[in-house]
Amino acid sequence: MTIYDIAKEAGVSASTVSRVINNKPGVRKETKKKIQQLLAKYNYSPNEAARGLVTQASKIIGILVDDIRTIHHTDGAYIIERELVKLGYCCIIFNTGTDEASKANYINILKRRRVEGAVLIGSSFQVKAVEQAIKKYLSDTPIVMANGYLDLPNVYGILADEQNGVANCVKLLFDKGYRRPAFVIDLHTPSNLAKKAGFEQAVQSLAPGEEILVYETERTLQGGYKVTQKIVRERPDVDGIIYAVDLLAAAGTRALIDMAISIPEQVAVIGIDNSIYAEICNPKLTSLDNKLLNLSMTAAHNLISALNGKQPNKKILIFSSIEERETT
Amino acid sequence: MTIYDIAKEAGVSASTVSRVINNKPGVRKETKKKIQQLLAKYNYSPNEAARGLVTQASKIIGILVDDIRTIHHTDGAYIIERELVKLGYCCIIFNTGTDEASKANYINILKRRRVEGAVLIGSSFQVKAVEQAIKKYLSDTPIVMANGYLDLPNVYGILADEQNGVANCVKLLFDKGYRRPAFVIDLHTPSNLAKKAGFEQAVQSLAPGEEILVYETERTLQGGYKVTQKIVRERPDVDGIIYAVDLLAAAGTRALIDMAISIPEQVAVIGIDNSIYAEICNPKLTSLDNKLLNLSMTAAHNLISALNGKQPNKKILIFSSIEERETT
DNA sequence: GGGAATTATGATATCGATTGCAATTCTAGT
DNA sequence: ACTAGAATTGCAATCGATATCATAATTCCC
Repeated sequence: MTIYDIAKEAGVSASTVSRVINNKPGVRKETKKKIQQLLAKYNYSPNEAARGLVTQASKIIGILVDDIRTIHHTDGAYIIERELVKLGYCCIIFNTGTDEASKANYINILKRRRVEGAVLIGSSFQVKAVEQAIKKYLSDTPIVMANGYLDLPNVYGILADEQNGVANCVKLLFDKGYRRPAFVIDLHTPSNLAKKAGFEQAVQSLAPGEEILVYETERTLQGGYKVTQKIVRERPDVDGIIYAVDLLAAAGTRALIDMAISIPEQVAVIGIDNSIYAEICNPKLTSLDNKLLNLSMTAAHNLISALNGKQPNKKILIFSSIEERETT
Repeated sequence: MTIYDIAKEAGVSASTVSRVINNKPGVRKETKKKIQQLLAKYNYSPNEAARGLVTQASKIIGILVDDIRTIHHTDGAYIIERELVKLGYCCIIFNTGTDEASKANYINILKRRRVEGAVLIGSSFQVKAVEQAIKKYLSDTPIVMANGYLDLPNVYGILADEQNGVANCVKLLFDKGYRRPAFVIDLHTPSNLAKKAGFEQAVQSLAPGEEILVYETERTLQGGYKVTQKIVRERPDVDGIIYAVDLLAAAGTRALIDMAISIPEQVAVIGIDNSIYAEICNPKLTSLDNKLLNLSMTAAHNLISALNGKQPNKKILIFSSIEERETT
């Protein structure tokens, strides 16, 4: 059922039907009524692709996430979708994986769909390959990065200040009398590297000359469990462990309990993200709240501003706080 | 940069450029090479909307979720997106909320975008308003429901057999010597009502004449915590609690611990979904594994079959199993 | 070398909308 | 009743691709 079919049955031209659909003035009341009845009768729905072609507006926003399952990213996608739908946009969403080349490929897909804006969620987009792809394909589409930044004219970044956040975690440990902290990292994303840098910086300033203990593992419960066992085995003097994400901290907590190590008396645990995992965990995790929700909200609103022709801040830093619970 | 711009600069017609883009035969090698160079030079990307208009194929799949944040739904969306992108589709995703009328509205949006298929994730879509909207707008688009079913010719349902699943949970409790089970429900979705029915049926058959204890709460940690306190207060004889979702069970576990009730000696706890929450929780939750991942995979594959013109099973039942951990 | 068969290319219609401008109808004022 | 001006309505171009069919250019074979 197209606009022409409706027009023919109503005995008018397509232009008139179009005017009715879009609520434009200049249609006689009776004509309008008759057309509206036909539209309802046939459940007419305009073809947005055809409409977009002539109006040069796809009304599509692209969302790229490296993995939609990771819990805090989901919150971001939720908020962004909710805000944009209100304005008549629809969101196409892609899981890009962590591979740089495939991320670039998804940028191209966004171009083919002629998105009017894009949101890249996660620090892993803060890489050369993505920068080049944006320059190549999406150089005049507003792009908001949630927890990332690239120095391009059409990119607006919102960043969690994770380096200082983690440094503050170390400070908290020292304030409470802990003396030998370790840090567990999983992926080498820009975000995680910033956390690591914060850890190193804080240890150097609070315990100059002290060895900096950084351990690596994969982002799974098994990974968190095993690396914790390893830390205890290799360095029994460690009395505080900071994990790059809550998931790992939750697994680490369990490992410590299974080794009959008391938390927080013998070893303190701090997670990052202040996600629901931190609250489900028993004991409840102390966690660095990097305000990811706030970050997503800001991303959504910045994109909306940009879509309305305003110029949002190029780069916003969002400060974190520590939510102390039962593991420190 | 359109196909005409490329054609003009190459000194050929748009048809020829189109042939090159789509790798169709009938273009001389040198011509092809020259055009490809120009395409690369100008980073040409075809306009998918224009292409879709003439080919009558949007290459868009619609995904409707009531709330993308709920963890197992995210897994479903992840798998479906990943499988469909491989085939050149892109997914538009909407959080519909729980309201029936707005769900119907989203069905209309899918029609406007001329989706070639749709996936409805969550049992809350199994309602009259959605059925009518599908009949009205999407009656010849294949629709797959993940954990739901509607009796329409173009709808393919995959359902978790939650009723029997929960009944088996009750049986497990009785087998282990527990005698007074309670059930905690949050939303009144078709899925939850099936769980409740399974609970009632099992209690009636295993302990005829016994009172059936069903408690309601909201789907939050606070909700799970408070309702558990209430159960213990009102019915200290309850020795096993089944929660409609793991999240509530995790909160309930903590409530029991805080009341110095030992798990599983005094009270057993069973969650549903066998999600990561069950493993993070300490003690680790025994949980009904309703194979949501399997369900999502099946949904994705059924949709792909339907897109390829095959006729998938109209209604598939997926059986559950119980993952026993530390709370029974 | 000439005509048939084959290959390469282009002209044009089409998909389903919107939109500027022209044409028609209506209303009102004298 | 006649005409200016306003209100309706329609024509035709356009958006950026694809696809059919006709035509032009090659190749092949005897």
